[in-house]
Amino acid sequence: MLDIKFIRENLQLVETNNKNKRIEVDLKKLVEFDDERKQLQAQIESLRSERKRVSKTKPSEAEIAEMRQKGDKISQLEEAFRNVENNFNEIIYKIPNIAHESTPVGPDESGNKVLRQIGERPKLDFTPKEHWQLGKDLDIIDNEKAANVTGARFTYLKGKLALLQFALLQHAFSIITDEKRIKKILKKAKLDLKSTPFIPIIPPVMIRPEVFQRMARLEPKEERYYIPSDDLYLIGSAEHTLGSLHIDETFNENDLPIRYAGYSTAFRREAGSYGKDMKGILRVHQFDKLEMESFSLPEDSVKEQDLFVAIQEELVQSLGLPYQVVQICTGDMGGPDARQIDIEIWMPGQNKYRETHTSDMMTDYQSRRLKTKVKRKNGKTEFVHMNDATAFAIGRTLIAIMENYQQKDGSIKIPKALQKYCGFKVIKNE
RNA sequence: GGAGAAGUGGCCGAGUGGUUGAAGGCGCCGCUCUCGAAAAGCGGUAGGCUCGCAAGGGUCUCGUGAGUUCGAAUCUCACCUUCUCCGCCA
Repeated sequence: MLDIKFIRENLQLVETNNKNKRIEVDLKKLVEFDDERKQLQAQIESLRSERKRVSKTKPSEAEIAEMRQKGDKISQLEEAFRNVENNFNEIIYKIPNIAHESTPVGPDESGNKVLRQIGERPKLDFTPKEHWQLGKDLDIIDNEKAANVTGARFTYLKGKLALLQFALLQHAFSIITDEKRIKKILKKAKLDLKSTPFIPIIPPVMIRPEVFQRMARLEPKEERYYIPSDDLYLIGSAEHTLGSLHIDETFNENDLPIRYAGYSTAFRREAGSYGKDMKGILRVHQFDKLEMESFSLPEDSVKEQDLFVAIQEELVQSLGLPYQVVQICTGDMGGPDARQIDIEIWMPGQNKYRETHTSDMMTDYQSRRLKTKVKRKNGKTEFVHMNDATAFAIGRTLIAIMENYQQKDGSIKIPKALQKYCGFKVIKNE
């Protein structure tokens, strides 16, 4: 959520930003509701003030009668106030975050900007298979059985592929929980930030509607799984319960940044993507993911995202996978984002780059509603800035490994860095 | 799942219908004393919204929400959370 004061003082900027992000909002109405709200508030408060003053003493019969009337009037005005506030909220919740100055303006993914391409694509002297074919041939992915048991877009990861998931995790944790490694990455990226390591977390995978709303992630609701019996949603990313971990909290300046590495299952209904990527495990309703989340000082948040991207690159490079870094344009980025940067790994089987990592810098857009703040050394309180990024989306990273490391004989080599964790060097038909 | 108890400021804790946004203590900050520190003494110590150039004012907040009342931290209801006992359980 944006600050209404900021909106009022920067109407033109917000208007333009909405347009760039392709979201239609009636700002004039918003301002009108805000005016109305304030006016009602003033009326209510002056009536309350009177009532309070009288009620501090033992009032006479006449005064009681008068106050009874005033009380009715207050109730009336309060209801009007609630209505106006609901209307107001409905609009302000829709307004997306202001895009960072470096964000390219564009209508959709065609406006995204490739920042750099790193790594050599594998030279294969045979026609590479797609991951789902490899998975079937090697009997390590079984969507057909999953369809019987749970439905479309679910999967069984089997055998060595299942083990590889845990190897990936151990590998990633070994890097991002190590302060020395973080320091190195910061130095290489020429970033001046604290080298605070990430705290490993296994968060809840369900979340209350109210908290989901305050994370600005409840919408689009069609994308969320909901459990009516307990009024809970399943999270679509560890971000949802990591970012809300410090709801209604105020940090001291010295405590920041706080960095978490959260591992959880993510649940997505994939509404609106019917028929898209139906084969294999690229787009499924349930997948596991290691996610980075941080709370930082406002002036550090851009650098913090640079660190997140540097970590992502380090992780992808450590697996020897070719990738490109893409800066997402206004029309394609998430509503809460000020700056979004994706990493896409080259997939030989599909003969194209596919998104495996994303990084969202959200300034104080989430923290304002979460009321996660920092008390500065000068005594002032501000909202913290929040960053969120993928460390490894396991499924898609497995796809990247399968397709890039496939051999002519149909086997898959294991990246060197993972071998010590999984204990094998190849996946082949036994 | 059943029975019971409780949720007050950064922390502990008083307060059961009327100058209580809240006694007292701890902590924290400032000052005095001291060469300095400790101790002691004095003073100050929540946040949101809103009006105001400011000084300052108004209002809301005692887990959350709704209600009773002229008036609610105090009474009623629902929900959330915590604790105790019983049951069940990876």
